[in-house]
Amino acid sequence: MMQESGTEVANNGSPNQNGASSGNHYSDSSVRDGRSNGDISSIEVTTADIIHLQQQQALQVARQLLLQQQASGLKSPKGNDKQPTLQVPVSVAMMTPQVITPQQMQQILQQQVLTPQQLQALLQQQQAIMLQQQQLQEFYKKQQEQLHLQLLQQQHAGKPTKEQQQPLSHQLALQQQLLQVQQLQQQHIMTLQRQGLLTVQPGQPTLSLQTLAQGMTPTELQQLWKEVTAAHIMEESITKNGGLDLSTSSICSPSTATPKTSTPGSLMNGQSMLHTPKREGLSHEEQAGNHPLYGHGVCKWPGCEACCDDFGHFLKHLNNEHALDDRSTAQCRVQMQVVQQLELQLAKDKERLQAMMTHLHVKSTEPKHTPQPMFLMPKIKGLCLAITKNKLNLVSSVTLSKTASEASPQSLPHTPTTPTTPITPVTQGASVITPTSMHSMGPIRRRYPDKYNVPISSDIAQNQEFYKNADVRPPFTYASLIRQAILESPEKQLTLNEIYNWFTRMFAYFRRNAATWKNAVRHNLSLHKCFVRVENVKGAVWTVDEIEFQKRRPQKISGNPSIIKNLQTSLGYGSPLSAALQASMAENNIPLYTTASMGHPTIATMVSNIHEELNGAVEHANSNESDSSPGRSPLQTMRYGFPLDSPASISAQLKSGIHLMSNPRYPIHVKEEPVDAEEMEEGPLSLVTTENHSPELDNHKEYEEDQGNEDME
DNA sequence: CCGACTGTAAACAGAT
DNA sequence: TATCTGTTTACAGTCG
Repeated sequence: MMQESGTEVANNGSPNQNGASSGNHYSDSSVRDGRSNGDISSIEVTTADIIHLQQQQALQVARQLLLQQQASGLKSPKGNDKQPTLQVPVSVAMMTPQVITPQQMQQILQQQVLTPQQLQALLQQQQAIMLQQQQLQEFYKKQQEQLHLQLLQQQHAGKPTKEQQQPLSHQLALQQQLLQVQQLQQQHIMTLQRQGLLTVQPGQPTLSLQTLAQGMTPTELQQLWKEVTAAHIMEESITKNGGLDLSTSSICSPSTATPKTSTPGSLMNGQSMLHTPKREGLSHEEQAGNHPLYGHGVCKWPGCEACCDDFGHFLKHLNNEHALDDRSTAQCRVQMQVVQQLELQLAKDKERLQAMMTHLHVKSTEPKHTPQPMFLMPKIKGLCLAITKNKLNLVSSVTLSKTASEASPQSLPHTPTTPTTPITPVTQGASVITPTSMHSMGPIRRRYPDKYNVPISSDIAQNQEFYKNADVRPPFTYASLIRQAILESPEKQLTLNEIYNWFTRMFAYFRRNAATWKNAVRHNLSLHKCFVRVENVKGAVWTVDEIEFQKRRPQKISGNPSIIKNLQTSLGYGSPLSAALQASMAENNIPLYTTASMGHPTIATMVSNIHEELNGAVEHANSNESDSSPGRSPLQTMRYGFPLDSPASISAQLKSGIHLMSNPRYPIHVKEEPVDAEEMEEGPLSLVTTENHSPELDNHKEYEEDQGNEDME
């Protein structure tokens, strides 16, 4: 993080972190000609100095503690004292220069022997200086702003020579002001040096205010100040032992670690104000608005939220309540961790996005006239499938994940890293292959056999946009789709027309050849006894008999080790997987339910569906033929009767304890609203006729850690 | 090769 | 009468 911002700072032309060479970046600018680099750096010396004083405040406490320890017989071994600062991890030092280790603290204590009284005196002195400095700085800024405006006018007028006198007088006034500041600062530095608190770094140029204001815009000056300060603070904290810089306790990152005496509208996250000259001369309110730790009259220090009437009050509060102490340090560390985590997450998500973009881009450029696939496996689907499987793999053993990938390798085209890989499995049945035209339903097609059991709701949810817009046949059977449609409905029941609507709404593919697929839908509804027609006053609705639905699948769930492979491929039907699945889902809890909570049929639905599916299978395992739906002939029952003898299933059911779909034998529900059949018919339909689907939410596709993707290759 | 499953087509009947 | 809904049959293909 800090490395990034540091880089940015460098890119923005800020001095590099070797103080000696700072300012060289500007030598090419005619505007900045003649400006001495040393000016800024020397000002910075005082800034760092101020910070040093704040260190002392904490050091005083630490030292007292140390003395107490020693007095009580707890000797501090020399070896510990000599622990070099180099042991501080660079990353930590880079990111939070204010965070010091106890060893560093001890070292500082050893190097700088001062009595608490001395320190207190110094501190008071320093605070007075700070106040003065702050006031002068503000004044300076205003002056510089005027100067800058005048300079701009000159430049625009193209006659810089004549009117330079006035700006120069302003500059002189400014120099006087700055001289005062400088004197105070130098005085303070001398005091510090006398007392051994500060060692002026040899590389630092001395003050030369004469050239300070020449040709510099105030914004540039201020920015340089901040950048140099920030950079130097970092530098100090890393390179200098004795001068270990603790920075201000109130600010977490070097980018914001500019002293309070400088404008708080400082470079944030490495932003350079060189490019935003309009932000110069910030008022107090603006400063408050720009301070990352202050907003809405509240201190935004993590866990603080103290009310501060104004910015000054806030600054006071910051100094008092969030001084450098263990607590602040710890909080800073926590914040660091938070930021790190967020950045990690961001990086991962970016990577994913990139992979997805690459993926989709490749797909869009693929030749459309491939001889085979109608049920073109959407690339994104492949990606999602891989990830879906990985979700399980994450909580499964490596062996399992391996078997999973072996079980259906073609169904998991792992393309992000190999964008040219054909996405459509050429062989084996995981994907669906049909003749060229997507529009024609050729005789040869492949669906995901239910045994693959890529959770349909998951797939649909994750690829909703894809299916909605791409003329791609979903690789699921009509029965699965119908079931999904019904289960997604709030009442778990749909009229035929509503099922039609769901098909057309969810899949672009089903916006054509309506006669064909509608016939198929009707055929399936009638054919499969898992679909139960329930009559009511207004007509009839279709529901799903989960038990029957599960019966269609001759899944043998048993303790047989060979089942493991089967389970892996079936993903969600093996009860032994349920634990893993639930764990995986738990892992995805937040994102999943975030999406799901917005009325979007998502993995949350999938979870529920899978649970239902699990229970369906389990219940079947528990039941026997007598369990079949009433109203069905024994013949029909026999037709789908598959033995399911799975003790594991039973336990899974007991464990999950999830209710089956209202199986009280399908109470007749009077449909509350008329069928919205009219909106749908052949031809292009509006994609956004969803009551409970919001397309914009589809971007919230959630993926689990895709670390296991290598297994898919 | 067989059987289960699936998709497609079509005939048919009843309801609207 | 036309259309919708629902049932049933037939057939072909896939897959284990």
